[in-house]
Amino acid sequence: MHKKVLTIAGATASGKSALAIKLAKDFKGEIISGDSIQVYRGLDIGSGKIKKEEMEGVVHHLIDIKDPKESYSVYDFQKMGRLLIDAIERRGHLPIICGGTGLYIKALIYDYDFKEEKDFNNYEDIDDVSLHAMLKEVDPISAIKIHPHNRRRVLRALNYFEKNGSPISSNKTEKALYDALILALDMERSELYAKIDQRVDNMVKDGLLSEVEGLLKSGIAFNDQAMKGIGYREFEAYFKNEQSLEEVIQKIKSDSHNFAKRQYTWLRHQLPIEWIDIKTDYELIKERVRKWLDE
RNA sequence: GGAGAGGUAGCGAAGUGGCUAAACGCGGCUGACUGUAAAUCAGCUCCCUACGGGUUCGGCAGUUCGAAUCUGCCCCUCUCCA
Repeated sequence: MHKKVLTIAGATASGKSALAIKLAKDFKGEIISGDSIQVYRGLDIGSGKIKKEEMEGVVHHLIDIKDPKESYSVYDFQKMGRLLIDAIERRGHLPIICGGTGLYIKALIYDYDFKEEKDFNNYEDIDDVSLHAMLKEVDPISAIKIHPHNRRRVLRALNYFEKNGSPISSNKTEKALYDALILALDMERSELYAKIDQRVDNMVKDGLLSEVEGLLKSGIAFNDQAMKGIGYREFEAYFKNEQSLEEVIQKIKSDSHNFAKRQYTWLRHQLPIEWIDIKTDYELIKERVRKWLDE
């Protein structure tokens, strides 16, 4: 019998957090954040991190667990997430994953297999095309699937083969490890974009600029992983005097739009999602979850 | 009223006789996806009954085998001088 894991997905600013909290309160849940930026301490405003008082007493995991200088990846999320699911289960609570990072959610729920990673060869002096040709030699299937310009993926596949002696594709299965109900909030695109813009404006009002200044003052740099997040990285141009604050804000909005679009693409094609229109009455959602729990 | 500059696809902006349905950027859309995933990468974006057809570059009329590109007139915008 698989463990039940409720998942709330959806694009940025779609309202996942609020829904997750409501459900957590109604079903004795604990929330596991599936977010790659909110793990970092000090990145509060720009990451859209939920405030303590907004949690309404619901336990949140995997928020503020990393220093901005540290790295974080699916591997970490998957490992910790699985331990958390077990622990929450044991307490008799319902694990609720809440996040917009499709890969994280999928890697947690399905049997994605990651191994401890030591060294990684970047082949810095080899160009994209040659690198792709090298991959074609050892793993033709991946070579067909991965575009030569997508250096990051080519490197990954190449490194995988070198370490494991088998193509990365042979490692792929998609068995669900949990009994997961995956809900995702849906709304019209233009409405989402408007919400995003409004949220960005609010971030600025809440002091996003001084948050970034503070981070920089404390020694965090734009090339640290944490600062690669939307709402942070855009400020680099501002501090280099290349862009005005206005331009930076505009860029944050447009980066967020693009990001939201990519999230939709992922969720639509990679996960068995039950889409919930944003206007759906909460009681109906609650009923749906109850029915699933009773199954 | 006088002197200049200019009007190009949703926006910005190239193009100054054929190779142009028109570079490029933005915006919009679509897709790929097992370790930076808020990442990385690919495609589409005048219209259509779409391996072909139709209509474009302020308007109209010309020159030319052929025009966004040359000529004339007209309309509009901007800057400067009155």
